[in-house]
Amino acid sequence: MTRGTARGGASPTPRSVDVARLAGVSQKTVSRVFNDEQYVSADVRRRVLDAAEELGYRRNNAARALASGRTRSIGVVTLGTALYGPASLLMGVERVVRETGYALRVVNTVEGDPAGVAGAVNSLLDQGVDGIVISEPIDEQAAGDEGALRVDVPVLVLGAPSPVAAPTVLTAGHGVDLAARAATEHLLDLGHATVHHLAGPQAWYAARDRLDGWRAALAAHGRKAPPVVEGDWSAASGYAAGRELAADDDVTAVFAANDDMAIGLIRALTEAGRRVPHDVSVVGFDDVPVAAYVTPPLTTMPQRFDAVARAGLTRLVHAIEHPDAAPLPASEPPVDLIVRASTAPPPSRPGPAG
Amino acid sequence: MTRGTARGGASPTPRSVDVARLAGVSQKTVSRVFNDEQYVSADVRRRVLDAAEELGYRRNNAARALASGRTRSIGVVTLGTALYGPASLLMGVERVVRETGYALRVVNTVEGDPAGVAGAVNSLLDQGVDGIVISEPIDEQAAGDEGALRVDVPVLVLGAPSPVAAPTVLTAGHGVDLAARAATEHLLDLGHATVHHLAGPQAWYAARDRLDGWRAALAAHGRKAPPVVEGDWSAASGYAAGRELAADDDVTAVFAANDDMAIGLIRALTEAGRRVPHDVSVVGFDDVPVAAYVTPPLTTMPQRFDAVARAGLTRLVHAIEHPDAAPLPASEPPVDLIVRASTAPPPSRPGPAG
DNA sequence: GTGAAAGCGCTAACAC
DNA sequence: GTGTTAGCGCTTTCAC
Repeated sequence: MTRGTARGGASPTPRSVDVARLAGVSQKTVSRVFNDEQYVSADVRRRVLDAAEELGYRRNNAARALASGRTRSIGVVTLGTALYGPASLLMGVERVVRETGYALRVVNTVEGDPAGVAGAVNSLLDQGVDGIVISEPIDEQAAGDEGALRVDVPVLVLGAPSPVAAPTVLTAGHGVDLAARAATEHLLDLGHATVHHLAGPQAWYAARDRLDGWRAALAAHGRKAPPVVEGDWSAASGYAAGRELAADDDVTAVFAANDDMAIGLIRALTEAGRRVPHDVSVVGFDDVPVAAYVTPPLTTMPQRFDAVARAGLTRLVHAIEHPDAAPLPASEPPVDLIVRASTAPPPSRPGPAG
Repeated sequence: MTRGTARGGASPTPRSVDVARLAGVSQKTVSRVFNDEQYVSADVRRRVLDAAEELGYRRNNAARALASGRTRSIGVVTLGTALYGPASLLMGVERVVRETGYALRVVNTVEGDPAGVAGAVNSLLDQGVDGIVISEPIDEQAAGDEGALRVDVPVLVLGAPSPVAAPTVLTAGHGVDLAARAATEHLLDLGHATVHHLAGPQAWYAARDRLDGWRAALAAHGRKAPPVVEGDWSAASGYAAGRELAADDDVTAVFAANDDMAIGLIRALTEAGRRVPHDVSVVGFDDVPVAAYVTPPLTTMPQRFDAVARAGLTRLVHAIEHPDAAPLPASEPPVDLIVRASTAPPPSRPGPAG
């Protein structure tokens, strides 16, 4: 009935008892050594480590999780897209999670699934995680009462308010409207009478945040907000929007909610004979790697994905490990526009260089 | 001493025994129902499900893993970059892993860590996984003997030969040189005397594969391969390469190993007064979302990330679940160039349209 | 400083 | 169809 234990032939994967036997100590001592507990003499520690090395011992994580009640892993709910923003954020999350000694489990929300985020969180809870990161959730039709999730681990929501109820809910990267505001103000400062906005899909909080920031900037300068054009983050949608905006001579400056749309927009403008930035200025958002190399090089607002991930996860891990302590304070990284060649003063009002 | 069991006050997380008690059956029956085993009457199944629902029961995954010896999760080793290719592949892997009922664990290789892939695989093995996917590994200095990993689960390597030894090693997406070959041939067919290559970093197998495909196409047409320029996948490196190539009048066609570099390349060419595609034709690789919207719209070779992930994982899961059966045969998706506006016949030799 | 005993919550074999 | 009995390999008391 013994399963996995040596039985004559080939060597099976070793257990901590095997290490203990070889080192001439108790199994508990092996456990002590591997958990870096105190009260183990240097000599014993050495012997245990040597024995483990010799046997090729590896702790069984399932057994640890079962006995301790902690899985030492964090789950992240993502959108399943290779879009620059979400993908960068995920990579940032992975790095920080690994650095803090946790393992990372990933689940994408299923496109078109009404359960959406709730379903993904549920699956993470099934798998067993000590904490959950929800990255850039988008709106879903509210799941019915049956969808009312009992999340009993701390949750960190990146770039949006929380879609779930949990004992501890933290948020980070949710003040981007400052960035959108700064982007819009850059255009206003250049002398443009107003700034049009090519928005992202409004189901995304990130898109709504940017819309709000744009509106705020306009309001602060006493300008009226022109009608919003909405895209879906893709260059294709930016292109479509560009054909529309190109027809309107009042358009001299556009703030696009991401770089891909800005690139599509510029292409449509150019094709329609409206030169960028001579006739129309365009500001993007994200600073994708190609932004500096498209024609014209794009003025854009970079995002600090790593900083956001780090700030958020530091607080999540704190909440996991000190459930009763007060949560750590939030901190948002500063914003800084990168000015390249897609923005200039409006045509009717000659710029400094002629 | 009982931990987690009800003790008067608040309701703790319920166990399968609790469900069994409430449903009036044995604990084993609860297990049967949740594992969809046969030989449970519809009536009993209903009662168990109701009881579980009422209690908010959720199977403990650690206990399942410990008792069964299977973790029901697959680990993936990635590069930690938001580059379009690797990120798309990761998303494809996530989708397929989820569809097959496994959970996904993600570990990035640490930049600059000599242990590299081995370290990442090791960490996955510590966490406990039933199979491992290594996505687009790059060359590392060979880890010493101490790095000789004993991997005892099936491994799938995407886009490269395997860097580790394991009982079952599968590969997929490793025949891309056909795609590179087709891209080069498109240029040759247009009438270009030869085709220059802007290669990716040669530590990447993907980059070497494309280089090989390019060489093969040239050889098949009896052309000599001009010197290779190497970039690092970024638009910035493409730009640098472009300044170099622009100076050489013999350059009339360039095959870039990815779209980002192609975009940077085109920018440098344009700035140097060499029009694309009139003077120089450029073909990219990947078909990034903005490819159709840059100036000029890019002719490029799309990659079938989802298809590669699906084909590979189907075989990995098969190997996990039928360790003794013969591995499933590999199948590579077909390649199809997308011709847009960055390629044309060479200037010296007028094209069909004049 | 170290060890013995008792589970953690489930699945695996086997009986009935 | 259903229940009984043993563990899975650790961590956690609590002794010594």
